[in-house]
Amino acid sequence: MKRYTVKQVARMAGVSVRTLHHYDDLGLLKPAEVGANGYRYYGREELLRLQQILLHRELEFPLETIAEVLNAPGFDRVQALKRHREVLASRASRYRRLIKTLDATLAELEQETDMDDKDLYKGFAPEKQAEYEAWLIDRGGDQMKTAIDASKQAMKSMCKADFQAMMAKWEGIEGDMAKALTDGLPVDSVAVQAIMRRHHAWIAISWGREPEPESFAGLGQIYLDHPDFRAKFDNKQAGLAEYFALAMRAFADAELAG
Amino acid sequence: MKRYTVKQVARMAGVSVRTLHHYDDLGLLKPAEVGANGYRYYGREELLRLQQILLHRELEFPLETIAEVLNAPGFDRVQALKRHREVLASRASRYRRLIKTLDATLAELEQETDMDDKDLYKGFAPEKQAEYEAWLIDRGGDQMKTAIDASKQAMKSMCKADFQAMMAKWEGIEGDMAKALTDGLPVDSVAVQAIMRRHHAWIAISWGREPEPESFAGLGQIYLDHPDFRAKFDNKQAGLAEYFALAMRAFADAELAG
DNA sequence: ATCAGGGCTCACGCCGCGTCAGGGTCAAGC
DNA sequence: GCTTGACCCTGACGCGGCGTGAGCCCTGAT
Repeated sequence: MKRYTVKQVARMAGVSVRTLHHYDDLGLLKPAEVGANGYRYYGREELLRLQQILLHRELEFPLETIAEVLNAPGFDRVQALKRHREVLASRASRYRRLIKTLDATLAELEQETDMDDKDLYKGFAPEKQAEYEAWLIDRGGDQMKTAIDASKQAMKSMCKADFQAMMAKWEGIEGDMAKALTDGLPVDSVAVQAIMRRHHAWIAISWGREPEPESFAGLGQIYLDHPDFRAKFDNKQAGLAEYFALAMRAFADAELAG
Repeated sequence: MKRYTVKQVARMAGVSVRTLHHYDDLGLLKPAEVGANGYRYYGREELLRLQQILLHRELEFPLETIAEVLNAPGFDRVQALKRHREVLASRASRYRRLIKTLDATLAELEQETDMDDKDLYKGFAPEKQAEYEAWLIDRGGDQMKTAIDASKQAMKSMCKADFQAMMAKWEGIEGDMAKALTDGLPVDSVAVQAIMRRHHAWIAISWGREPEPESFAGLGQIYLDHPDFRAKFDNKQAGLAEYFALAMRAFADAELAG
C-alpha cells in the first residue's frame, strides 16, 4: 500500500503543506495513518478525496459544506454537483459582464487620453480575444473553440503591417456591403454573395483556416448579438449588422447545398 | 450643498453603515465634513467616489488597490484596469473549463444513479406550475417557452433545502422593495437598482440562465398582469406590483443601454 | 557524527467587513 | 421640558482559509 508524506501530497495536488494540516484539523481530510512520531501518511484514497475537495473549493464553497457533500451518499452528491454547476455558470457570466463593464470604462478612458483611430478597431484588438472566445464557446461549442485557438495563433504571427493590411481589406468589404444595403440588393444576390466570398476569404486568413459553413453563419450571428460588433456596424450604417448576418447565412446555406 | 448621513448614503448605495465606517477608517472614502458631534456627512462628490469604489469592488480589487487606482491619474488607471481585465478573463475561462469537467462528471454519475423526478417537485403546486407556464408562453412567445423549460430543468436539480433558501432570498428582495417603495425611492435610484441586481441574479438561478433584458422586463409585466402575482404583491403592499414592474423595466433599459 | 531537509505543534496575521456592547444625539410628540 | 425611538459614534471581537513564522524533533545520506 503506497503511502505519501505531507510534502509529497502537497506537491502532487498543488496545495501547501499548511493546507493539509488545516484540513486535518478540520477533519476534512484525515491521513490514512499517523506514525508514532506524529507524521501524517496519506494513501491513494485520500488523494482522490483531496481532488474532490479541491474541485469543490474551486467553486468557492465553504470547507464545511464541502465536508458535508463529500460525506453524503451518491445521490446527494449529484444534486450538489448540479447546484455547483449553476453557481459556476452564473459566476462565469458575471465575469463576462464585468469584463464588458471594464471594456466600456477602458474605452471611455482611452477616448479621454487619446482619440486615436485605433479605437475604431478595438473590436479586433488582442485584449478582446478572450471575450470573443468566451462568447463563441458559449454558443458555438467545441468546434468554435478550436477556431478561436487557430485565430489567436494566426493573429500572433501577423506583424503590424499585416494587421493594417487586413483592416484595409476589411474596410473594403464593409464599405461594399454598406453600399449594397443602401442599394437594396437582396442578400442572396450575386453581387452580395461575391462580397461574401471575399469576406469568407478574409476570415480564412484571420482564422488561419477555412471556416466551416456553420461557423461562418455563426459568426454572422455574433455580429448581431455581440455589442461590440453591433456598435461597430450600427455606427457605420443602420441595419448593417442584420444585413451581414443574413448574407453570411445565405452564403453558408449555399455552400452546404452546393 | 446637500449633505447625507451615513444611513442615507448606505441605503442609496446599497452598502452597510459599517462599510462606510470601514472605508473612512481606511481613508478610502472620507466624509465631506464631520460635525462637532462626530457625525459623518457626505456630499455629492463622495457619492460619486463611492460608486467608483463599488464598481471596482465588484471586480474584486483589494480595497487598497482601489484607493490607489482612484487616486492615480488617468494613465495608471488604464494600466491597472487592463491588468485586471486579464485576470478576469483568465478566471472566466477557468470557470468554463470547470463547467465542462463538471458536466462530464455529471454525465457519468447520472447513468449510475437513476433518480426519482417526482420527488423533487414536492413543495411545489404542480397545477400552478402548469398554469404559469401556459400564461408565460401565451404572452412571451417562444423565448419564454425556452426560459420555462430551462427553469424546470434548474428546479429539478434543486432539493428542498435549496427551494427554501431561494424563497428566503426572495422574501429579502420583496421586503427591501417594499421598504424602498415606502421610502419613496425612485425606481431608477441606485438603491432600487441594487435590489434589482439581486432580483436579476435570483431569476438567473431559478431560470438556470441569465435572463435577457427584455425577458426580465417582460417578467415585470407579468407581475402586473397575472392575477396570482398581483394578489401576492398587493397582499404585501399596495402598488408593489407596479413598483416592481417599473424597476425591472428600468434595470432592463440600463442593461440595454450599457 | 553531522547536517540538510524534512516533519510536528502552537499561535499570530490578513481582509472585508458583520456583529455586538456601551454610550451620545436628534426630532417629534406629549 | 421630558420621554421615546431612531439614529449616530467608537471600540473590539469574530470568521474563513489559510500564510508565515518560531521553536523543536526525526530521518537518511554522507
